[in-house]
Amino acid sequence: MSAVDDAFHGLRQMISSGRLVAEQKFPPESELCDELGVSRGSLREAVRMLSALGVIESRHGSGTYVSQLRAEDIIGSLSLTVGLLPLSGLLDMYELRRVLEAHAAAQAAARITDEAEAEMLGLIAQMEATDDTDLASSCDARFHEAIAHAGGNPTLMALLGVFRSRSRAYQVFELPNGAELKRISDLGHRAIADAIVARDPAAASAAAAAHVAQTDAWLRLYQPPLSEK
Amino acid sequence: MSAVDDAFHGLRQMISSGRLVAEQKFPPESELCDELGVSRGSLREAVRMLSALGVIESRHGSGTYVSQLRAEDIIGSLSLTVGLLPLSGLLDMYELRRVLEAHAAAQAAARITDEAEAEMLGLIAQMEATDDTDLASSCDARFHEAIAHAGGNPTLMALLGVFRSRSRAYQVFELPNGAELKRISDLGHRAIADAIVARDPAAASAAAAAHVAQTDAWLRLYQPPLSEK
DNA sequence: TGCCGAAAAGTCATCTAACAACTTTGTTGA
DNA sequence: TCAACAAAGTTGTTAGATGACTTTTCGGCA
Repeated sequence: MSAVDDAFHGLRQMISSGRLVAEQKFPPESELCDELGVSRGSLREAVRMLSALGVIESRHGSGTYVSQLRAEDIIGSLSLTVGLLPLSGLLDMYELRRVLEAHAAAQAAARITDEAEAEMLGLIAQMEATDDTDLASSCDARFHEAIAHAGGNPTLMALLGVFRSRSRAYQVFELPNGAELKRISDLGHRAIADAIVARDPAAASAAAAAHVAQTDAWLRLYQPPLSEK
Repeated sequence: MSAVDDAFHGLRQMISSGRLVAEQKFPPESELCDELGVSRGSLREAVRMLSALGVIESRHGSGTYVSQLRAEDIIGSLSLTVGLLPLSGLLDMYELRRVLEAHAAAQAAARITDEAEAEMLGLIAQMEATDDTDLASSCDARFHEAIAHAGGNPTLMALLGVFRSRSRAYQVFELPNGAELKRISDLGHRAIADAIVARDPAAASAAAAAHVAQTDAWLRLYQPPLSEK
């Protein structure tokens, strides 16, 4: 086994064995090097790997710590990379997004609070009123986030955030017929919101699935330009 | 911005900009250091991060390459870390697993081939016949894998694999009443298989959801021991 | 000519040593 | 008691040298 792998598994085991729990501080690098039998360079490479995966966290001048170990943080680490997937491999993800958005919408319909509902309605009103594509995109994202949040499952919310971060890069509304598409999209949003307001999970689920399927179809059909961001 | 971050974003951008595509080789480390303006140590830390995330791949003596950039590989990188999540943060994941297994089972019922069906039935027969908990666990995993595979969405299959890798660490069948639990579990599997054989997506979906919910309930109730693996 | 093996070049892997940058702790002095 | 400063501790970065593995090149031989 290579030195970096040794260090990686050693660090990982310190957490899985329960020797270190969430938020706790690792020994300094020099001690870890002795214990794991690798040089500082190799150890640091292993630390970076776990840090990229959202498991640990280095603070300059202070130390290296176990993260909070929340599922949503670990899933969120995917957002660093989903943007690199080619469009071809993306359609499977849309199938997942459709299923998960439908579930989140259904849960939201069952659980949403009055304040969250008011926020959601405010976003959708703003979205319908504007012609600015940037503002519309932003409201779109926040609208879906609000629903996922109301669903009450942070892990699901993180996963949907990852999928959406990829979809958002495709600027459907910038297409020649973008205004027409936005109008249809607004109708889809409104159907979801109405179902949630009516506290009807089945209707919310169906509306959300239809909305995602629609976006998916546009993506396949027009293959819109990628945003620079 | 720190040196490692510079290198990380530089490498990432080489891919997102299209300068390098899947399977293509990066320039040697020395050139990358010059171009990105960082030392070799920092560059290597950035490379390790992207490699942990499944985006690039270093081959000793040969070079550093962009990965195949398949969604399933990038999602699969989570399996390195989900095992570290505390049990408390795991129940949200079971909700997701329930939804996704249900979808996969429905898709399998709609799409499965005769050969895949035969394999699935072989696994379930073997599982029902044995008392060996290790063999049963292995068949259990492969049974669910076969269904996910038959569902035809590699991304979904990878995601379910991640969730299952975590569940499998809990050895429900090792509990005092493990034999009883296994019998119930076998019935759940049989219900899923029957629905798939009958090409009935709705029934398959319901059976799969029920099965996952059952496992979830056992986990909450008994909090079984973690495997050492 | 064609092929095989050895040598050479190219590349990543690892280690050591040193210094820089930042944070935390301890101490001093008013 | 508190503020400012000093010291110690820790991670961040760089440089150079050596090892290990892969690929290419080239010479020898049938």
